[in-house]
Amino acid sequence: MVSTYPEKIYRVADFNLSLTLKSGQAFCWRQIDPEWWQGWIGGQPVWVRQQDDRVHVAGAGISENALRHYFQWDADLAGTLAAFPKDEWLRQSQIYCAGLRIMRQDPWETTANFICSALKQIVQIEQINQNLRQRLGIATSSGLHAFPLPSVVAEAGEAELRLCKLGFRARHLARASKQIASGEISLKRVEDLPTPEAREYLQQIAGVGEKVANCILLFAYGRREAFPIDVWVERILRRFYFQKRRKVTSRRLREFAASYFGPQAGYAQQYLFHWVRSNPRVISGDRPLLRT
DNA sequence: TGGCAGGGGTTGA
DNA sequence: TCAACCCCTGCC
Repeated sequence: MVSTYPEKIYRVADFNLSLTLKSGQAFCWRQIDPEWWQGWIGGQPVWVRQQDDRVHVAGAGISENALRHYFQWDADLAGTLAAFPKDEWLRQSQIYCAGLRIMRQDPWETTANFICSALKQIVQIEQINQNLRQRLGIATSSGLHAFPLPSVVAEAGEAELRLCKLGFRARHLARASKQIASGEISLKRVEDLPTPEAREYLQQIAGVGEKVANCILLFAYGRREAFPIDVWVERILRRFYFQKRRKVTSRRLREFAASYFGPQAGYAQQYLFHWVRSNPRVISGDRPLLRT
């Protein structure tokens, strides 16, 4: 269904909508036809499409400020990319990912999504997000269901979450939602903590380890220094920066990433990740495949 | 049509 | 350090 709401048009430089939405940072967006995407911002359904530098947005009660904040249109993307280390891999990833922005998503939904992401592929995480909305979310006037609040997920319990296809992750999300609904964990408090403390604090949530904590910090709190290392990023680091040396420990990889990629490490991670996932051949060969 | 491998981690021992 | 945890998808 394409929205019947009137469209507003925004001119945005350095922004690629579909690349941003397909890069594995958000799981509530669906491409509903060749042009339009339907997703959620601030608990409201939104329809978005892009033509050149014009972004068309339809939806009820979506303020320009909310859009700018969510898509981070005002962030200095060129400045961010200029701060990347100068190497061939980041150069190529920047060409492929031109206009990809790291969004600012809702902390609770981001936390829930990434708890559900363990051993799951993007399509499956999107399905789980949809299942949670359908079974537990409140219907909006458009007929689409908003993401359920922590209290609703906590009330639903593990058995209901298993019906949403969470599998063993149901136990984690059930416990996590209770921790947050009860106030034992405050996602608001994370905003005021320095990143290392925030990371430790988030890891007190059931189902949140170091990788998921870094995803939450990067995609919900705008902590650009957070560097999530999943199996793809680990492959990338080993292949590109350690030439497949066998004895490199995961700890060494973390230390390298923290020192090499600098304050914009999260962006570098996202660009390398999306470029390689979209072009897996670049790390499958025995030799570097340099495009010149 | 069915069997099988493997996938964007965390937990707990 | 490592098994256990669920189940969907892609492939043969």
